[in-house]
Amino acid sequence: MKNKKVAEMLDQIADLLEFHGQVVFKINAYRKASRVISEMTEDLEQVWKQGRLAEIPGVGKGLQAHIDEFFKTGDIRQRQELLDQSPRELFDLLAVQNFGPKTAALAFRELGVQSLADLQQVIDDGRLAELPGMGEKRVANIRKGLQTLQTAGERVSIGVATPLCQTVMDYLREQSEAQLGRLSPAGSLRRGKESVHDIDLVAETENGANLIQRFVSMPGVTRILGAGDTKGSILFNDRIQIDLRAVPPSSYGAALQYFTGSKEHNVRLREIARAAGYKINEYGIFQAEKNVGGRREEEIYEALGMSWIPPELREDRGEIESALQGKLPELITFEDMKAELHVHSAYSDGQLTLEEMARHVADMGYDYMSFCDHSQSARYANGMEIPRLKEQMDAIRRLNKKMAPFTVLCGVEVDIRADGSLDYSDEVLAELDFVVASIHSAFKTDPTERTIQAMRNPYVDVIGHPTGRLISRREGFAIDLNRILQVGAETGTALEINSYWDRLDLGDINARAAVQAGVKLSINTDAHSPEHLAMVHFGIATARRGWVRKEDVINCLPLSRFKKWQKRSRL
DNA sequence: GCCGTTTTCGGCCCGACTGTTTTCAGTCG
Repeated sequence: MKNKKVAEMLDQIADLLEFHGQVVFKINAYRKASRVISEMTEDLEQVWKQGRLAEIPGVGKGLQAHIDEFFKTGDIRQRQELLDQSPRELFDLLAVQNFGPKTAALAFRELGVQSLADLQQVIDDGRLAELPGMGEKRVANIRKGLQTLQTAGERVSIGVATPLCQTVMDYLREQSEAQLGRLSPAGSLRRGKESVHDIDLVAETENGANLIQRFVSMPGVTRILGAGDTKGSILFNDRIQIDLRAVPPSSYGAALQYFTGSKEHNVRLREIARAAGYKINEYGIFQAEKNVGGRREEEIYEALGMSWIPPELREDRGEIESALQGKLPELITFEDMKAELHVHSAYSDGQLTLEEMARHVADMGYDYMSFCDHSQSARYANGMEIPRLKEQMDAIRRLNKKMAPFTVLCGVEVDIRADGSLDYSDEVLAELDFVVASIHSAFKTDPTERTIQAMRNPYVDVIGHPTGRLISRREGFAIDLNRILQVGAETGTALEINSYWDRLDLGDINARAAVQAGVKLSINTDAHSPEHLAMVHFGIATARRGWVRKEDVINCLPLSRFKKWQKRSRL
C-alpha cells in the first residue's frame, strides 16, 4: 500500500506551497486530499489502475494528474521543483512553534536559513531580530519553540493523557468551586483518539480571567504559552500542551462543540451553516445577528436540522451526511459489554491468580469472561505446556462453582507460528471454550497468509491484535487487511480491538472497514493486571470512532448466544 | 485546487492571542 506515501507527498506539497505564499485554498485542497487518502483502507494503487481516482472526494483533475505521475515515475515533479527552491530542512523548520511559513520564508530569503542549526545561529547572533516585523519577544518565542521541538512535538497516548486530564480537572474544581460550572475535556481526547497532540478543556464560568489565572499558575506548569480573558494555554511538565477555554453559560455548548473539533468536522459544519444562512462560532449559532443556540452542544446540531453527533464520529468521514439523513449509527457503549474475553493470569505472564483476577473482572459488571493465557511456544511470556493447560482447565472448572452465576471460560491465546500452524493441536483446542489466535513472532514472515490460515481453523474464534502495531514503538506488520476481511466474512472469525493503550489494534479506520465487510469484532483488554481492565474504555472509544454498534461486537452477546455464535457450535 | 437543490465562476470557517504595528499580520487551533 502506497497510500501513506502519496498522502505524505501531497502534504509536503501543501507545506511547500504555503512556504511559497500560495493562496490558502489551494493549500487546503492538497491537505484535504492528503487526509482522505491517508484514511482510505482501499489500496490507492488499485483505485488508480482501475481509473477510479476521480471517485475520491477532494481529488479533482489536478491531483489526479499528480497521483498518476507518482505511480508512473515514483515522484511528483512539482514537489521536486518546489523542494529545489526551499530550505533544505523546510519540514523540520515548519515544526518549530511560533515559526510559521511566512517567517520561515523571510528568514530563508534574507538570511539563507536552511536548517534548524541555521535558525539557532541567526537567533543567537541577533540577525533574526533585525528583520522587519521581528522583535525581541517574537525571537524569544521562536527560541523556545526550537528548544521544545523534541519533547513537546510528540503525540501523547490516550492512556497517558486521560488520567492527566482528570488530574487537571480535579485541580480546577478544587480551586474554583464557587465560580466553575460545567467542565469537560474537548479536542481529540474527547473524540477518543488513540493519541493526542494536546489536551483541551472547556469550562463554564462568569469569571474567565480569574479561572485562566488559576489554570496557568497550577503546579506542573513549565511554561505559559498564552493567558487571556477566555483562553489559557500552558506547557505541562515540558511535555504536553494543555489549553483551557473559559466561557459564560450561554456559550458553553458552542464552545464545547467548537473546541472538540475535529477541525475538518467544524469546517464542514460551518459550510453547511453558512449555506443555510447561519453562522457558527464558539459563542453560539447565529441567524443574521440573532443567537439561536449555544448553551448546549445539541442546539448547534439541531439548528442545522441534524441530530447531535457523538464526538468520536466528528472527523468529516460522512457523519454529517448521516446526521442530516437521520441515519447515525447507535454506537456501542460500555454498558452494552457483557464479557471480557482476553485476560491473562499467573498461569502465563499475568500478575494475579485465576480467582483474584476473575473477581476483578466480575467487579467491572460483566456476566462472563475468558482467560486466554499464552500457549507453549511463547517462552518469553511463560507459555503453558499442555499439562499446565490441563491443570488450568481443572482450576477454572472449580472456580466456576465458586463464582456462579458469573461464568469463567477457559480460553487460550494461541500463537500463530511462523509456518502458519497453531501452537496447540486441534484436539487440544477442541477442549477449550474459546480461542484467540495471535502472531507474536516472525512478524515479517507472511503475516497475511498465516492469519488467514488461523482463521480457517474451526476452533479459532478471534484473531488477537490483528496488525501487531505498537503505537509508541512499531508499525503494524504488513498485512493485507482487505483479504483478511474477506476471509473473516467467509469463516465467521472475529477480529480483536485490543484495548491496551499502546495497541488499540484494530484501530478506528480498520475497525470500520471490518464492520462494513460484515466481520464481527471482539473488544478486549488483554489485561495482565487488574488495573488494565479499565482500558476497555479506550477500546470502546476506538470502536465508536469506527462506527461500531453493539450488534457488531461478540462481547455484547449474552453467554448463550455467544456460544451459538462460535464456529464449533456449527460443526 | 476543488466544487455546485442558490454557482461551471467565484466562492472556499472563524476567532483568540501576540507582537509588532499606527491599523494589522502571523500563528495557532
